[in-house]
Amino acid sequence: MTSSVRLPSRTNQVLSRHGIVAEVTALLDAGGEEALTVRALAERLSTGSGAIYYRVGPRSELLNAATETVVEDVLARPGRGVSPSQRIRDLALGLFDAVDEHPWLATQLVNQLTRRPWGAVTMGIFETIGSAVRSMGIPRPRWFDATATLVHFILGALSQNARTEPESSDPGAGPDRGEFLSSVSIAWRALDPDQFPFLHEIADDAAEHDDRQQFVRGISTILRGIEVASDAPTEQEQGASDA
Amino acid sequence: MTSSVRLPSRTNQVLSRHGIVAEVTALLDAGGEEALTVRALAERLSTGSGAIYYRVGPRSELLNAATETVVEDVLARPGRGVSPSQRIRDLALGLFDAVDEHPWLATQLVNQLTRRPWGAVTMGIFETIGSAVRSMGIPRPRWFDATATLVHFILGALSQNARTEPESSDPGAGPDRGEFLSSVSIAWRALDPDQFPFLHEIADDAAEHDDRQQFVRGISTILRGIEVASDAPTEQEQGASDA
DNA sequence: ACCTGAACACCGTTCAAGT
DNA sequence: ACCTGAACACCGTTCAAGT
Repeated sequence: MTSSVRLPSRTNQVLSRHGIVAEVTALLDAGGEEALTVRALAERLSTGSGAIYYRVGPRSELLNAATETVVEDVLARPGRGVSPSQRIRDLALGLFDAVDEHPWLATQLVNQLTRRPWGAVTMGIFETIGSAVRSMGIPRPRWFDATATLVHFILGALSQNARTEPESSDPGAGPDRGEFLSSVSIAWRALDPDQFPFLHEIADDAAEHDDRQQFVRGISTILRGIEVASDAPTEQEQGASDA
Repeated sequence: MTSSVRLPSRTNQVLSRHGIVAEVTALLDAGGEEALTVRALAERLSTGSGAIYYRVGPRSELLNAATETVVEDVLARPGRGVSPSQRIRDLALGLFDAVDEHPWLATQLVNQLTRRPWGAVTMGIFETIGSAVRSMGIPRPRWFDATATLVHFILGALSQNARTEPESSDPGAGPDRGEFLSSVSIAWRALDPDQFPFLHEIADDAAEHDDRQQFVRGISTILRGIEVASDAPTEQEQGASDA
């Protein structure tokens, strides 16, 4: 009678966490962070807002989950056999391209790195870069600084290159990166050369430069600085003009 | 009779833009970005919300104005006579300390740098660092890259060091940076050494390091990388493993 | 000119109620 | 267990109305 065979138990579940997160990503990709509202998400999933809280959690958790999914995909890429500096470049470029595809990711990456040191994203990025730094033959007391420097640069560069649409104002600056840069270039060239000599002179470079290439060169510059430092030990590089 | 002497014109103005922005900063300092609501601001100024829109603009403009005020104060500091690299360090540290005092500033700085290239903040920072880079004797084609690398690093480091309170979870992590770092250290040390060898080994450094010193050393590392590159011209540092 | 504050169109989140 | 969706406590912004 009560032979309870543990039937598939007539599951009422019709919503999966995975499916929700996929929809979150779609919403973010289409309209940026502001487009992610619990209501919009619920509607696209043909459900009530409560179901989302039940399956995933509050809005912040939706963002975390989407971020983790994207970043873990980047972190999972092989990277075996390549040199330490190449491994760093590969991860950095992987993240760069991920932000290119998902502009909302830059801000979320910063959030995770600063507020969730226990999270898979923070730990994965630090571990990958850190272990590569260690393999570079740098003296151990410098490992942490070198890793932090690389992570900070990557974070800043991703933030700046994330193609968030600029504040609508001035000339019709579309969400197109090329147009954007060329309008910046024009604005800078028009500056008073006495007040902004550098920007005025560099205006052309802003229009013509390639973000991705500049990013790679930045990584190279930092790696060079790290390697060179291994030879010249403790020079006096204290706290600048501290007053 | 109608000798209209242009009296002080019985001004009804009781609210100044300056006073509003000062109150915005106070609100942000006390409770972070989420504490800045138009309603809270209006109440502290004993006025209606409409008055704020009349004097300054929408909420985003309140944030911009507060950011500009703080950053322009940092940019205005002398910097005459000091060496180019010292000028860069001074500005970077000035921004670092400003973020320390105003944690909300980090995010706003990123916003301005990425979305308001015409703004005083973006232009001031790029001009100051760029002209210092130019004075360092670097070949002209490298000016833009070098400047961008420095700005990106500064941006990333400020973001990461901004003492935003972490997501409340896990051990009682207060808004105190020291406690925060030491709890991170404990968590990292507890990690499986097989899965996270680097983090496990570096755990102590995380607890003991000084953010500000690490920041300065990061700047030095990058400056070194930039200077060294001037000797070794166009090596092949293209696009990593582009597939 | 300058300010008021109610009204509008949204939010995220909760939770009794249903199945 | 899983989901619904009304209700609650907020938002930013606008704008007729006042002085």
